Amino acid sequence: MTTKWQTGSFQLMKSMNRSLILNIIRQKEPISRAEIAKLTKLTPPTVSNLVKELLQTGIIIERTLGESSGGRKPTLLTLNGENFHVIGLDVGSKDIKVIITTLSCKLLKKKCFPIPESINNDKLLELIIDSIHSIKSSEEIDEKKIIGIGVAMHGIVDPEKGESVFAPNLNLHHIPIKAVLEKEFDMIVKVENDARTMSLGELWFGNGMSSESFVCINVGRGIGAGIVINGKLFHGNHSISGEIGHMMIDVNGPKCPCGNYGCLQTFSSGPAIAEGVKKLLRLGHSSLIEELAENNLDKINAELIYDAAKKGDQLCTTALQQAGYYLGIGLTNLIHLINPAQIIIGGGVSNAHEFVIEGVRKTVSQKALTESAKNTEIIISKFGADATVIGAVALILVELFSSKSAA
Amino acid sequence: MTTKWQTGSFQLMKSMNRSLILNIIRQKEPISRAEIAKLTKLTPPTVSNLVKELLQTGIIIERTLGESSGGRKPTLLTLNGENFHVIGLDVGSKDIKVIITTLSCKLLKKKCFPIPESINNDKLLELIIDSIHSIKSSEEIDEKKIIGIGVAMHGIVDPEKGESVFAPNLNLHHIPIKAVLEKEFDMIVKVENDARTMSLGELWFGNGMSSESFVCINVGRGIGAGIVINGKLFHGNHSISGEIGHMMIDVNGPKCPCGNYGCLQTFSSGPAIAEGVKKLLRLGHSSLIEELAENNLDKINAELIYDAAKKGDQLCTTALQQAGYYLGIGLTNLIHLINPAQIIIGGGVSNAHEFVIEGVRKTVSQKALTESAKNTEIIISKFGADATVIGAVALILVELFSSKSAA
DNA sequence: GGTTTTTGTTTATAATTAAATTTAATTAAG
DNA sequence: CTTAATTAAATTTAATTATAAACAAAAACC
Repeated sequence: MTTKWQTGSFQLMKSMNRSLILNIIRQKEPISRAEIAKLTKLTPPTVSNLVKELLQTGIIIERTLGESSGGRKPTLLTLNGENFHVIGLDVGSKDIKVIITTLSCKLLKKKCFPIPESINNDKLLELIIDSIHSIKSSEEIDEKKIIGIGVAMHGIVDPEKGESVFAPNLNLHHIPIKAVLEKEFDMIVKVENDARTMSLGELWFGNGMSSESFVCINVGRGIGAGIVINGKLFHGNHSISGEIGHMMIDVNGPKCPCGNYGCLQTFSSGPAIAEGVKKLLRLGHSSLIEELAENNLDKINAELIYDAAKKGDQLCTTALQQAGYYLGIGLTNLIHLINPAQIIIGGGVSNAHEFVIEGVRKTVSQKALTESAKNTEIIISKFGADATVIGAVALILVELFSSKSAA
Repeated sequence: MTTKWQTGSFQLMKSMNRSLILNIIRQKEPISRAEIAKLTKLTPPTVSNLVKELLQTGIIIERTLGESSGGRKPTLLTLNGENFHVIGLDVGSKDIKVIITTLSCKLLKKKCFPIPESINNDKLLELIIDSIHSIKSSEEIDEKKIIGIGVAMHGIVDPEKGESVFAPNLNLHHIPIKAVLEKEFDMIVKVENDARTMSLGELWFGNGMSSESFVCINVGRGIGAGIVINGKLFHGNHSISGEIGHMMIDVNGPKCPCGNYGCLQTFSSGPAIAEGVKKLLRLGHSSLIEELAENNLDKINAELIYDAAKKGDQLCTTALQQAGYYLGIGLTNLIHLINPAQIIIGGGVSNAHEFVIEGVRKTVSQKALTESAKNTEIIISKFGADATVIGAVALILVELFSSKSAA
């Protein structure tokens, strides 16, 4: 145990209480000092002192008086969210999504920039910088209010260095995002894997608020997992945790681009579903999708399959259900290993959730070993395709609201 | 986040520092106050005050003076381990192992009691009680010094209730171990799953001391995992984490007693290895093991296979290597999910590690996706078959040395 | 209008850590 | 052999912070 031991100190004590109060305000705003004291079990003076400091930093403000229930009217406190803005990016395989929000994640502006076919590290970094400049200088935005930039990136990310180690869908290696952005914009920059930002977004603004141990599954071109344990994002030793897409569930199964056999990704990812449908069509099966794709197999992708399924096509419905079945196998393995209270499914597939999720739930309840495992709550992210970029914003909020930060 | 928020308070501060000092003494004994202050970055008076309290409780004592390096000789402090004893039990499928040790896990006495073929909850509890009485009243033992009983149990355990929920190898359900033992012996009783106690033992006394995020794999009749994250045992939401034995790695593979197909356990557990060998023999393959088993297939078990392999038998060697291969698949999946710094393999199979572990390592380095994953350290527990029962002792030490406890 | 309730502040106190000082013991240098 | 320097431990004093209790102000209720 070569731990960096945490010693009990005055600073720690104060910093714990400050972040405690700040987080209570964030979650329960508007709220009075007295209410905070009651909820946190801190004494009123302690709350008053720390609130005074927080007011000075400007991160919270006093609002109008609230309604009394038989006594002095409470002075309500809220985050001064409007005065602090955060930029979030989602660097996907086809485009870069940029948003700017308040501290409460109220969307102020959203833009999208396509990534050209042929790209290299420098061009991508340039594109990222341009996209940030573009949203920063929008008319409605006061640039001085921006406090940080969070970046979500698919593939393997080293969040400490702030580097994209490998982005398979762009086929790029070692992109020093954090270093470059910090130099360009001179503010906090955080970089994280997309599945992990997704779960952070859920933790701060989504379904995760009711639970503190859950897993987010990001199903799209790949399949990634973001693991939250005790209200904290779990990274693992070298930040490669959550690579559920390459969980081998059929060692004698089909070959995966990664070189192994029977990876979950070869069954349940968007491209895998499309490939399966194409194969059936080539074998002579017929489906509504042929019409939708104008009889061009190359035009078939997961979205089109979803459209066809929605229109009642049996072949496509079955394909999606089967993807759900295999995803359920993978999730059962995950449940048996880390036993989360909740699993939240998001990413591209969440559009087609009505067809997929039943298969997932059914498989888990069939294959899991114990009652509690069978009953693991499996839900769909309510943020849909934006889950990742919202998580990117949350990356910065963690910095701001966490214990160490002095606001 | 419905967390029980921890407020910063004087008690917390002091309790953190006390446990910090206690743990430093445990790990570095003998050690002087000045040295503690240097290591912990606490100030000398803080250390002196807390050491005074700890001396009063009797848990530590002042030893002879140490060597000076040019100044006043330091007063060395050590745990008063000899004055506090802990009982550890390992309730396996065939027998109950009981040990009694000092706080430093120095073995004082060890006993073993066979579990009869037909058993029920009451009989098992009686047997457990008798075994504890037996070791308690040994001549060498001063009963007054015993402070707690730790119990390791295979299968699904609810550590909060202190109950064995399901013990597959004994086919027993809902055994209220903690309640019964606390009533009988009136001291701290902790009950935990065997793989998890194993990893706790490694954390406190074994290989885990150099790392704070690792996984212990207990391979025997079943396969279980104990996960340690940031120096803490990980339980998951309903304490069923670590059920790696039923990770499905071949969905179209052989049926497992659990009802699913292709569980890791059907490839790499002791019984599975034996079954595989028997099958080959029935098909007419020949092996040295026929001689060792006196041509009685029923006598073939994992241990005998290991003996044969050690004598150079090819069939048995291959069988063990193949078990290692599949275990490697399971561990690769685990590495991709939770990315531990280290994997420690123990349990029955650790006897045959020379044949198994190479297969495991080779598979992981072939199948893992990144360099760091490939290089995950995979080692054998140095405690061998005793790893579990040592962990049972550690269960009590956690209580004693953890932050909340006032010793 | 008086009483009660609620909110928030002030004042004083207690529990700690933090810093500076003192005492003691030992070694090394002169 | 003496003295200075060094290290260890204990003690004193100061600073920091939470806590407790008292208090003031405002509103609601009777």
